[in-house]
Parts: sequence; C-alpha cells; structure tokens
Amino acid sequence: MTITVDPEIRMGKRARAKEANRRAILEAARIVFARIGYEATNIRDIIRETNLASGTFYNYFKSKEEVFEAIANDSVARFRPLLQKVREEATDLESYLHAAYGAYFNFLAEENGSAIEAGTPHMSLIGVRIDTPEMETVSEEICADLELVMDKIGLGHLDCDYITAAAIGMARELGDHMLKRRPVDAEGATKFASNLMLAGIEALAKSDA
Amino acid sequence: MTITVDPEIRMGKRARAKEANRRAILEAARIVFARIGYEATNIRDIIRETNLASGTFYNYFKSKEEVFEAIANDSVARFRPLLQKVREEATDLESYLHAAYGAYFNFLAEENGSAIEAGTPHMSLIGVRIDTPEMETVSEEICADLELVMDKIGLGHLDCDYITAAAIGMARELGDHMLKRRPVDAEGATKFASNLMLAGIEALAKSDA
Amino acid sequence: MTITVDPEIRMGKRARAKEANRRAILEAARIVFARIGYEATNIRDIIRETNLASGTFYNYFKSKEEVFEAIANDSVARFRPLLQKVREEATDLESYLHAAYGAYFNFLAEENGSAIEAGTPHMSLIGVRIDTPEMETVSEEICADLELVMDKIGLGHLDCDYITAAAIGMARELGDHMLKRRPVDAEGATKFASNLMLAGIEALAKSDA
Amino acid sequence: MTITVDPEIRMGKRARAKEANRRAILEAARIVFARIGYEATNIRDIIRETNLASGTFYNYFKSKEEVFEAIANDSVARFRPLLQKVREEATDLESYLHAAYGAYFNFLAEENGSAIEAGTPHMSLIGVRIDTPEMETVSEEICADLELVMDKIGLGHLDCDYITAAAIGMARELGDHMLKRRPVDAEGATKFASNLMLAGIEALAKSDA
DNA sequence: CATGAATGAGCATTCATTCAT
DNA sequence: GATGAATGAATGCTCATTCAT
Repeated sequence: MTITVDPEIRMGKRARAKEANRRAILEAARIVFARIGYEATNIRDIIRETNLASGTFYNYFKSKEEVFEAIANDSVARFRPLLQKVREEATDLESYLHAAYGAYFNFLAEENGSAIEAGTPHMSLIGVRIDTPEMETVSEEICADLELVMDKIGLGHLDCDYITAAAIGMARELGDHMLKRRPVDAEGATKFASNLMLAGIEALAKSDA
Repeated sequence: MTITVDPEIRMGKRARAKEANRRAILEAARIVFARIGYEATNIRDIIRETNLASGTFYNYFKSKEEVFEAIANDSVARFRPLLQKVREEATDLESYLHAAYGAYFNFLAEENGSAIEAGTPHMSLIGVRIDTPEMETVSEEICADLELVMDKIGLGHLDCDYITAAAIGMARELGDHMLKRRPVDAEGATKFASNLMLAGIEALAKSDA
Repeated sequence: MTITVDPEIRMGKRARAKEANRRAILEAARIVFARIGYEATNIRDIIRETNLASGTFYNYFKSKEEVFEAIANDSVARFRPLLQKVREEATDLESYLHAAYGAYFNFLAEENGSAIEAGTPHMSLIGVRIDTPEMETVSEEICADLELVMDKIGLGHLDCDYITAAAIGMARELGDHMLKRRPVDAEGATKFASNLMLAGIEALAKSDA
Repeated sequence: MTITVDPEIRMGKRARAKEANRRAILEAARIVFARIGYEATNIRDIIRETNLASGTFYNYFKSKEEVFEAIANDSVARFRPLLQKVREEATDLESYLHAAYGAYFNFLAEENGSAIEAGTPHMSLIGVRIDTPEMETVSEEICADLELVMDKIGLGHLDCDYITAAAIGMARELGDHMLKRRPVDAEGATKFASNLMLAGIEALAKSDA
C-alpha cells in the first residue's frame, strides 16, 4: 500500500527550492527592515542577507514594496485566525475586548521575540505600522465585531468607526511600550487596555443617552 | 517724526532673503511630502517647488531628513505653547483631558487645513508620526501633567506611562479618522476622546484598588 | 585525441570578460592620465575612453586613486623582476650600477614608447612620480643591494640611505630628460648615470676615511 | 620740511590692506597645501583659512593654480639671489658645487622649518616639485653656471644638460631625506652631495676622454 | 574693495533592472 | 530557474564663480 499525498501538498524538488527561496527572501527582508528600517533598506541589502543572486530576487518579487506587503499580509494572515477565534468565543463586550487585546499583545510579543533578544532597533514592524488594504480589512472586521457585540447590549448607536480607531490606536501605542519593558508583559497590557476601553465605551453610551 | 525700529529686529535685505529662502524650502518640503510622501520625495523635488537653485538647498539643510526634522520640530514648537496653556488652566482631570484633546484636534485640523482642501493624500504628516526627540519631550510633558492631575484626586498610583501611551495612541488614530470626515469636526473628536479616556482612567483606578 | 586545458587557466566567457574590462579601464586610465594629467582626469573621462557604462567602473575600482595605484603597482610589479635579475647577476658595484640603471632606463623607454610616439605631454607617469608603499619597497631593496655590494669592497660604512636617495633622484631626473631627447638613448643615460654614481660613491668612501 | 617717501613704497591704507590680503591668501594656501596636499585643496579650504570672504579670493587670484604658481615663484624668487651670490663667489667647480648645494639645502631647511615642527605631512612643497617656467629658468641658470665653471677646467665638452639634471635630481631626493632626519643636517647633506657630484663629474670627464 | 549667499554646471556614486551564460 | 556583471538613469552633492549689497 502506498501513501499518497495531495499533489498540491507534495512538491517536487524544484517547487520546494522555489518555496525555500521565497521564504529566504522574506526572512532576509524582515531582518534588514528591523535592522536599518524600511526606507533605508534596498534590494541589494535584502539579497545580500540571503545566499541568492541579485537577479533571483525578481523571480519572486517586483520591488521592495511587494516584499513589504508580503510580510505585512503574512502577519495579518496569521493574526486573522486568532481574531476569528476571539469572535467566535466572545460572549459579551468585556470578554471580546479582553480576548482581542490579549490576542494582539501576545501575537506582538511572539512576533518580535527574536528582535527583542537581538536588541534590534526597528522592532514592531509587525505592529502593522502601515495602512495596507489587508490591515484595513482587519480594521473593518473589528468594527463589525464591535457593532455586533454592542448591539446586543443596546449600544448599537455608538460611533463604531471612532471606537475602533481609538481601540486600535491604543493597541499600537501600548504595544510599542509593552515591547520596551522587561519582562515583556502581554497579560498586563491586555488587562490595562481592555479595562480602559470597556469603561470608556460604557461612558460614551451614557453621555450619548 | 521718525519711526525707529530696533536694529535687532530690522534686517538687511540679505538677512531677510536668507530667512525667506529657508522658509521657502520648508514650505516646499511640506507640500511635496504631502503630495507624494516622505520616502518618494527627493531633494530635487523639493527644490523644484521653490524658485531656488539646487545648490542653495545645501546652504540651509544637509539632507531630506534634516528638513523633515525641522518641519516636525516646528510643529511641536507651535503645539507646545498650547499644551502649556492647557496645563495652566486645567483644574481637574476632566478639564485637562478635554482641553488637551481639544488643543490637539484643533491644531491638527488647522495644520492640515490646506491639505484637506487640496485633497492631498499624505496628509497629517504633522500628526507627528515619527518619534523624534522633540516628540518624546511632549510625551513626557503629558505624562508629568497627568501624574500631577491624577495625584490630586488620589490616582497617583496608576501606570502613568501606559496611560499616556494610550491617550496618545488614541489621539493619533482618531485624528486621522477625524481628518477624513467632512466636515472636519474637532469638537466631536474632542468630546469622544476625553469622555472615553476619562472613564477609562477612572475604571483603572477602581480595578487597581 | 583531445586537447585538455588546465581548468585554472581556462576561463568561462564571463571571467574572461571581467578580466578584459579591468584591463580596459586600466589602459584607458593610462591613456587619459598621459593626455591631460592625473589631476585633471575624472572618472567620466576614463570610462568614456572605454566601451563600458559609467557604473561599471565601480565594479572594479573605488576611485581614481585606486586606479592610479593599480597602474603604479603594476609598473613596479613588472620592474621588480628586472631588478631581481640585476641583483643576482651583479658581481661588483660597477656591474650592479650599470645593470640597474640599464634596467631602469630601458624599462622607462619601453613603458613610454607609445606615449613618445603619440607626443603626449604627461609622459613618464611610470617614472614612478609618487611615493607609494610599493615604490618604497623597491627603494629599500636597492638600498639593501647597495649595502651588500659595498660591504664586499669595504664600503659598508657609507650612508646607504643617502646614496640610494641620490641614485634614485638622478635616475628620475635623468629619465625625464632622456625621454625628451630623440632618439631616446637608454644606453647613453645608463653609462652616464652609472659612471657618475660609481665615481661619486668611491669619492665618498675616500672623504670619509 | 616734509619727509617724502617714494610713492611706490608709501602705501595708503587701502594699498596696505590689499597687500595684506594677498599675503594672507598666499600664507593660507601654503598651510593648506602642506596639510592636505595640492590636489585635495580647493579654494574654499584656502579662503576658510583666512578671515576673508570667498569672493575676495578672486580679487587676487584666478584659480588655485595661480596661487600655487605665486607660491612657487616666490620661493624661486627668494632662492635665485642666493644662487646669484654663489655664482659670483665660486672660483672653481668644487666651490661652486659646495656653495650651490649648501644654498639649496639650507634654503630648504629654513623654508620647511615651521612645517617640520608642525609635523605636517606634505612638506617640501617648496622642494619645487613641479616644473614651472620659473623653475626651468633656474635649471638653465645652473646649467650655464656649470658650463662656465667646467669650461675653465677643460670640461666644456661634457653633457651639461644631463649633469644639471643629475645634480638637481640628487638635490631633490636628498633634500626630502634630509628633511625627514632629526636633527635636520643641511651641512651634512651639502658635503655628501657636493663630494659625490664633484667626483662624478670628474670621472665623466675621464671616461669621455 | 569686501562680503557671502545664490547659482547651476558638473562630478561621483548608487541601484533597480536586464540578460547572456 | 539561478547567476552576477553590465547597464545608465537618477540622485546627491560640490564648488568655482558671480553679483547685489
């Protein structure tokens, strides 16, 4: 009896090498971005960090921007399932906020784990600094989630867009500060943010009424 | 009767021209940064926006970075007195938060007034995106202010650094959203942010106790 | 039967082209230096004299200085074996001086052969105008040679450093004059210099005693 | 009674200032050339070393080259009277050579006195490295002198041009070495060079005969 | 005549991109 | 598909020179 593997999954040597090259470029870019910052980075810097030749870069990406987006999307792609789980399991606003912030801060800490150890200066690239379409989508998902949860408790009239913005802004800035403290304390940041936000939203509800 | 002018203040033609050129470069940079973004901008772009020759740029600034910093510091320098006034006039946490957010959102709206009308895409450069030493100072001032105000009402034990981060993160993100809405409503943003933050801080106090 | 070639010697097209480009740049630099002088020459001038693109220069050299040194070192590298032969074959001071001057003046005449025909003004670049480390080495070799030869005949006490300086100074200046005469007479210059120097050294020996 | 002064000599304030400026530029150039070398020097470097404004440079000199020539000519102009004296006082070849080398090495030591103390790297600029018309004239004078002196003692048939070249080449190279030794010993260099040269010339006479 | 800022041609250098191997 | 040298447009920057003050 032969074990068969889905041809989509089984890869020839070629395909495997291709995938490895792609990943090598992405990883190199991550490292260089973290080391010298996105703007200062050029394609040569990235490719020098790999074992590949400069021309090879163009078999995988068209530009530095494209690499960056791939990295950003990758982060988002890995974060979205976590958010999905939060969505499914949250029962009320409090549990949603706590779970969502928890997911974010833990994700951030893990993503930047190696950078934290290496002491690289441009960390939290993954903090999703830039407004990519993918990030916009996440933002909209959160907005929709909040609307749903708030509707349940009679807060559907609140300005969901602003609340989402406030929540995300807090997450970004707190995330940066969290990463600078030792030990990195995701749980503390989570409690802080979710408490603040929960009370804040409830206060908005009252003031509106 | 002859009007005499303080010779310190009166400038020769030369000195006036120098000052005008410096300002022309700064203004041109502001415009170009807003139009095509900081990274895409090069020095020739900036100088082309003025009537000056390329070499003249280097009589005033060493690099694009230096121009950027000058612009950023300029913004901070104009914002700090507003914050100072807020500090002097605030009587309690609520009034401080309201006045501070009000100062920021109004400042932001005014700074970006022309950009808003022009519909330029890279607005809110002035949103003080980047962590310059000057911005750090403002951050510390706010932190100190908050500590002072919270001390008065028995909230001195709270994590002032995190609170400041949360407040600033919210301000940034909300500011961006505010600028995208028409009409631009600084007062609305101010109420939203200060209400949320006030209740949030009070809640933190309770949960800590 | 197949002719096999040492793989060390056989080069791929790429490697051959690289070597050819390097040589092309060196040769172009030689020509331009001779034509308009070292200082007046800029990198564009050099690259224009080749079929290469401007950027290609930097694949081979970092600066005009580096090209110049490569040329100078190349001259020295080709001259040193000649000096080595002189050293091995000389039996006494007279034969050493004659052979050494002969080697130098003939080398100079050959090096500048094409420049002489072309009537280029900045000839005798190769006269080793500038004090490079390589040239210093040659100077020291000559000093050591002279010491050895003079020791044999009881002149070991003479100031070898000064004698070497005198010998080299004469060689340089005489070389320039030799190149300006037609026909270029290396043999005449050789006799002149070696006779003068030989008698001079002997006289120093007596005056010292 | 009024003391009248030759108007050529008496100068108005203006004229004196002009002369002072000219000298300031020359002195500054000397210093900068000595410090970073002729090629690396630019006009800004020179003018920065003075208290003058950049535009003022052009009231006195057209280019760096012109300054250099002025310096070189100045050196030559101060050296020629010394040579003239040597010419007038020399009675035979030996005394001429000794006096001429003495004049040169002492002149060199004095010229570079301050550079020697300052330890500046590009000393002996004044060693008259470059073939200016003025230097050519000196060379011809020496050649004529030698011819005259040698004629007297029946050596008129020797190749005076080559002898001059040899003598000058020796002087240059020995001068450089002399300046590097401590203490700087002009007398020693003079004896060395004149002894060597004298014997050398006499030997050439014999070999020619 | 001194000043020193403006000028802009000109040079060095980088770097994304191509393409023969 | 990988290679890496060649390309040359693009950019940063310098600096001799001018000229209004």
